[in-house]
Amino acid sequence: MSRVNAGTKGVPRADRELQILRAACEVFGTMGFAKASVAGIAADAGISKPLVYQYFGSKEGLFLASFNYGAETLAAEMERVAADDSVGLERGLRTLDGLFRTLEPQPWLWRLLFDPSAPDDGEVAAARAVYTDRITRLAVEGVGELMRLVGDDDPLDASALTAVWMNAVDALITWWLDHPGVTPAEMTERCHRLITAISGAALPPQLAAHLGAELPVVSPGRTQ
Amino acid sequence: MSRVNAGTKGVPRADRELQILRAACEVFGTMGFAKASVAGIAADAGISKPLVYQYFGSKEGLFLASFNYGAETLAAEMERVAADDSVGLERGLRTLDGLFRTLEPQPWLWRLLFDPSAPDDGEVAAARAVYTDRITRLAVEGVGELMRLVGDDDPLDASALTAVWMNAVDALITWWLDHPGVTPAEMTERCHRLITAISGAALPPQLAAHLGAELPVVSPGRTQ
DNA sequence: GGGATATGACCTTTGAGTAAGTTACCTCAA
DNA sequence: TTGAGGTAACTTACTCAAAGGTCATATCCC
Repeated sequence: MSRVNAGTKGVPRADRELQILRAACEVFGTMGFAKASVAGIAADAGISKPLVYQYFGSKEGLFLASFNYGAETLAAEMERVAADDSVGLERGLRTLDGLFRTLEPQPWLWRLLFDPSAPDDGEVAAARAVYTDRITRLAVEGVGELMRLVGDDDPLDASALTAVWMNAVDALITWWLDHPGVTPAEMTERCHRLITAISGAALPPQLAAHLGAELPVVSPGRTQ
Repeated sequence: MSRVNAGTKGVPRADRELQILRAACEVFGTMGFAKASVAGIAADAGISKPLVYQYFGSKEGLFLASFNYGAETLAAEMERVAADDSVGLERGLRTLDGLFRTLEPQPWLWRLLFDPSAPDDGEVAAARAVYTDRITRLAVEGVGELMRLVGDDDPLDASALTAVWMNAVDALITWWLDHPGVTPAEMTERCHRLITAISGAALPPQLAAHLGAELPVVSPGRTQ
């Protein structure tokens, strides 16, 4: 007579998995792997802990699924932008714009990508390596163009600048997440102004050409 | 007759506290608060866990002492640089240089400052707020000058750029920590080259004057 | 009735924190 | 000089709570 709530509720596995995955992404992305509890995620998803284990095997398995979903979503968006014909700082700006738009409905995906409390071995580490490679490759491309443009061919300089660029993206997205109510479009404009400011207000002709050409930003009438 | 190893070894409290603090800084700074274990730190310091509790009260108390030590060391260095007469990007460069030199003997202090697994309430949060304020104030000053220089007076732009600058510093230090063997001086030169590159190779005259004046960097002959 | 969906109750590990006792040093009276 | 007592330094062996993970069982659909 106990265990009264047991028994199937007629929800197919695929549906439940998606439901659990969604809850897991939000919790892992918000609190990080270490502080998240499987029981908590199960509660958020409206089911019990053993079902999570039945479907995902372990906390790590659940994280892996969440990570793969989030990383694929973001990496795909960045690659989509990279496939465009934009170069240099304009490409950077378009990447940021794409990220803001992609993250708007599920901002926690960003933190999921860089969770420092995630396990650093096993399948999770492998998956992280794959996506880090995919994303870093794009950043390296962009930074490489810029370095060529200014005549610095030191590979370590390029490596360091890539790190700076990726952290700058992180900073901008984090800042945005801390300022709810700012739309992706506004944020993209802000990034454009900041790039201009950093470039010393007087961009060299090549870059100015790239920047001014295709993006309808900054000018008096703002999009939003 | 059991508990054979008990009993004082004649080491005064102040000495032991320092010894424990040193071990704690390294462990907390390397693995982060969450993954660090008090027993492990005690072992590293060559004493037993209860002694740590007798001297520091709790894991959080031990972390607080470590954090205060590290944060004070770094904040003091940044303020020392800020008290100089340098401005704008040169000041940024000097700040980086000071950090590289300060961190050389105890690099783990950096991660201690930004440990995301540290408790986010209680005394630790308060201490973090204090030091975050002190450090952010310096960054805001520097960024403010730059924004004035380029004519952007949007406070949110300044806020976002401050975040970008601080993350860029973090990126450079992290990159440096990942490349052992690079000296602080070499790293400072690299930062100079990167700032030049980002500025589009053609700095506006005001900045170029500042940069070129006092720092003997960038020129053809590289240290490494 | 068989298999998929589902759960309450349990086991187990890990690490923070504590109780209680042990040893050594220091001081001071005789 | 000595030795008795007080105190600071120090440890072993424990408690306790949280969270990952499992087991046995229950319900429902085909």
